[in-house]
Amino acid sequence: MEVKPIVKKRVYQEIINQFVEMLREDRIKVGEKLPAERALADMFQVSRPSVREALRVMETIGLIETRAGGGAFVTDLNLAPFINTFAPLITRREGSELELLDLRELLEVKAVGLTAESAGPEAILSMEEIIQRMYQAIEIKDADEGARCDIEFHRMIFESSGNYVLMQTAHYVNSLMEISIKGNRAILLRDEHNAVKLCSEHQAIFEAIRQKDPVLARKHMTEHIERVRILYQETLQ
Amino acid sequence: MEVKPIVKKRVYQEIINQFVEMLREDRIKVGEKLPAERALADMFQVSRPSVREALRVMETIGLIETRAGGGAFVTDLNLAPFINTFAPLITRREGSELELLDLRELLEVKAVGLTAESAGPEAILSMEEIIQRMYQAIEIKDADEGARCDIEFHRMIFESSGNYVLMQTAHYVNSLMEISIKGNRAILLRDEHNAVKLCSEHQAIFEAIRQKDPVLARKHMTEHIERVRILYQETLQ
DNA sequence: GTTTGTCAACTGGTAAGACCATAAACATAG
DNA sequence: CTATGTTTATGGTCTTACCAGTTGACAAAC
Repeated sequence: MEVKPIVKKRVYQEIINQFVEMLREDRIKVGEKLPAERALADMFQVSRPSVREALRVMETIGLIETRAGGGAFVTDLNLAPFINTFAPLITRREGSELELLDLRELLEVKAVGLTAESAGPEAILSMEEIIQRMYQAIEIKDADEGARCDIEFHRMIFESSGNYVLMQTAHYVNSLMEISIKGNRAILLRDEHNAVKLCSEHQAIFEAIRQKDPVLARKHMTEHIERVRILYQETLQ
Repeated sequence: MEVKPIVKKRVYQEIINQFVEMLREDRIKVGEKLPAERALADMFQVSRPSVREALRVMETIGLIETRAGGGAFVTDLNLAPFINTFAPLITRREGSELELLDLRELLEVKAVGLTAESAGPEAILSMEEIIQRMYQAIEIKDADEGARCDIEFHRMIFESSGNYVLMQTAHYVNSLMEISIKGNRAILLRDEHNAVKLCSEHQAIFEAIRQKDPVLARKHMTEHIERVRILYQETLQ
């Protein structure tokens, strides 16, 4: 006799599914305030704990933010809380920093090629501005601001790539790196020689993007990450 | 005045953090049974709902499995429940299937190179066996078994790559693809001509791995995925 | 009129207790 | 020994309750 096993869905899962469906269909939008937990419980005709289990999961994934006394708000998919929580499980293995860098190279080289092909004028303007800010940060020896510019520049590239899936994946990988090498980025930039060198490499990548030369952009990005790899290996020793 | 906002940690987050810490330090192992929810509440000296919120999050991430009346068991990090729940948010955009395929190409070409360099004899044996099974599946026209072998072969490659982060990421991307093209894989293999062709490409990739020729392996993988891309484009039309 | 302080209503955070369905271990009858 | 029924522990869910923080309105002080 061939029968299908009965799937018992949990209430909290059903609630999440409904929210995902609503998000998918843009029936609830980023920034919007969700009804109060008690109201949701009434609407779904379930208990408040079940609603809360669903909300806590969505909160951890980064779909919503909740403020005690305030309410729950829909956020743009933000992997930070998820990564902050579970990164230790992914980066615990020896050498995971270099594994991540391998992956980052793969993704960023791909992304920079796409960006060079398709970046719009406003994206190019933003990148130029970020590079300027980084030069200024180096002048006044503000390593933290330099690190921020560094991150922003790379983020601009994969956000301009036009490939949403690639962007999300790169975002995830870069966030993991940020955690696994916590603070090291600023350390690298504290050496002014390194900082200037990295910044000029950004500039070279940027020029290739502006000239819409994907091959050159990929080449510079590969070299850039190779340099970063060497710097990390020196630092990690 | 520069101050840091006060971070108020929630009980459920603290519980998750403790579990992550225990997993990280191998103080709890895969397969192990967690204490009952009521016992955990006593141990942490919190209420049962708080424990449950933490467990529901870990369940969604794929760290534990719970069976009603049975208990909660630690599982090997399994992204399936997470992906099944939230894939609609990632794959909702037009063209996400091809974006995913781009990403898959990137990851698999990288992985197959690493595997060709480092695959051990037992991994090579497994791959050979999988290819044999796929040939047999084609002979008896079992498209579902063929699809399983297809998936397994690719999984073997990135599991043999030796790069854990790459493996997890590829697993995640492939799972997303499985969902976004639900069932299409078997459809492709229902055409015997396609199936034989894909299988012979697997064989070519495998031979390159066995000969420890990463360049050739990457070349065959690139061609293989290019063919898959064309097949999908035909199917999606 | 503007600022400040107070208060009430609302909301999320947590706790405690109860009931049901299930699963697993146990006991019993054959 | 096997098959069946029973008990018990467990997760799933609900209800109620109280606390703590936010918010906004309103009153008081300047």
